[in-house]
Amino acid sequence: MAIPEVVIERLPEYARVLSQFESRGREVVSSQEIGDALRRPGRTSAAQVRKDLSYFGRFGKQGRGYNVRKLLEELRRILGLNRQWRMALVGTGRLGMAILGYEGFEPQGFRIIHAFDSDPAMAGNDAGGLRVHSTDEIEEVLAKSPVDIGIVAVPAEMAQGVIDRLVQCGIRAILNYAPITARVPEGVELKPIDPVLHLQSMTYHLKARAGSFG
Amino acid sequence: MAIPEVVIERLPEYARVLSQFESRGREVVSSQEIGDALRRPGRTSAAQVRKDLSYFGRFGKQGRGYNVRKLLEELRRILGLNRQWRMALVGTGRLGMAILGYEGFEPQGFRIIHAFDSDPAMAGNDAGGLRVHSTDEIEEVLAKSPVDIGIVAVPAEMAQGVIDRLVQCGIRAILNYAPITARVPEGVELKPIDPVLHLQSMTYHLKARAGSFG
DNA sequence: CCTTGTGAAGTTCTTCACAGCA
DNA sequence: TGCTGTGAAGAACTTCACAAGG
Repeated sequence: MAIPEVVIERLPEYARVLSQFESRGREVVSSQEIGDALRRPGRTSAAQVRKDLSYFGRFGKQGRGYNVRKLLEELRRILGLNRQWRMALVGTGRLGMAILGYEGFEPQGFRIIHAFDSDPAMAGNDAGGLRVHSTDEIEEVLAKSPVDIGIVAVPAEMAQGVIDRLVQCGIRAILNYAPITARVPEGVELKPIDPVLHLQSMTYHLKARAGSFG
Repeated sequence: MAIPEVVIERLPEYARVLSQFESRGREVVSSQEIGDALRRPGRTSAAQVRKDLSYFGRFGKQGRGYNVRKLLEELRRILGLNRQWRMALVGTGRLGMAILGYEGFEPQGFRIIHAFDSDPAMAGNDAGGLRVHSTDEIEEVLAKSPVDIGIVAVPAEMAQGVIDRLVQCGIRAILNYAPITARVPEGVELKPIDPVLHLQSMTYHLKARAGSFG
């Protein structure tokens, strides 16, 4: 039974709302409550939560619901979140430095352990506690000290080349902040982060709406 | 005929690859070429490009393909990209400052014209050329000088409250960088930007794969 | 000959609805 | 009674495949 990718992508959201329930002291929740926390209440989604979870096992108790702590633990196990993941950042310009400084990664177990930049003036500098390596050294550094995930924050023109090299180094998961539609071989995960694409699809709806400012 | 949201979300990607074709001097492209630029070549997608475009009109010439310049112009018109869009940023911490400094918005017609922060020590400061207002002043400032889009970069605990207030001010599109699943009323667009969720779904695949580092 | 535009077919994803169990 | 787990039904999306037109 192949598990749809959309299901995988919802699991971290379930985990996040379960953390919230946990921190509010809830011990048991129903699929309905999880669904309501994620979507506009009223829209179904409770069935979706149950079906999604059913791909991986039977975690609930009929008549009661799900034990928050236990389900959260299961999700973390399924997603592989019970360990540290090592990441390498390529590109230490404005965007790259912001990524280095982002406090949201570490608490979730994601740590940037290498930083690279193609600008020779950058190399050797200290970037948020990391020494910046030249991009030329990617292969060498990653061979000595491998990482699980690559983060690409270089200009558009260089992004595909950098991605190809990371893949060549054995990296199987890449977070791409460059505004290009990148390509990776079968078996490599690539997730684009591009706020502009989101803005550009929102404007479609704004434009259509009467009374928009303008 | 209702146009599926997935289709809307692909249009900006089409526009982006068309820009690339244009800057390389291409005058005409086929749906096949557009598709190949977006997906792993071989996988169909050419039919998808044609069908997506067909929701909005007939832009191609049989036997030839699409005129790059003309199709790009049409897409920009459809998406409402032929104008400036004004945005307000709430939250000028590390993340907010990085967003203010991001060079990718302006060239695409998106300009941040207001910045807000709840920290009184921040208020009045200069943030990338903008005076930082107190969060208390959101209503007042937006009434005098409205924006089309809100960007939320406040801590998780405050995010839903800020979003509610922006909606109250008449904002109909919000880019949310806070790590929560926020809720907005019907008719308001909300796009989450959360790299951690993407990392957490990628680890699912990494974990499953043999020979992962760790 | 080449490529669009599009009904129809096929596939994937979501929701329903209910048996089964606490 | 209340809620899960899940086949079956339904909706949404994608791909096929071909008529039509340059």
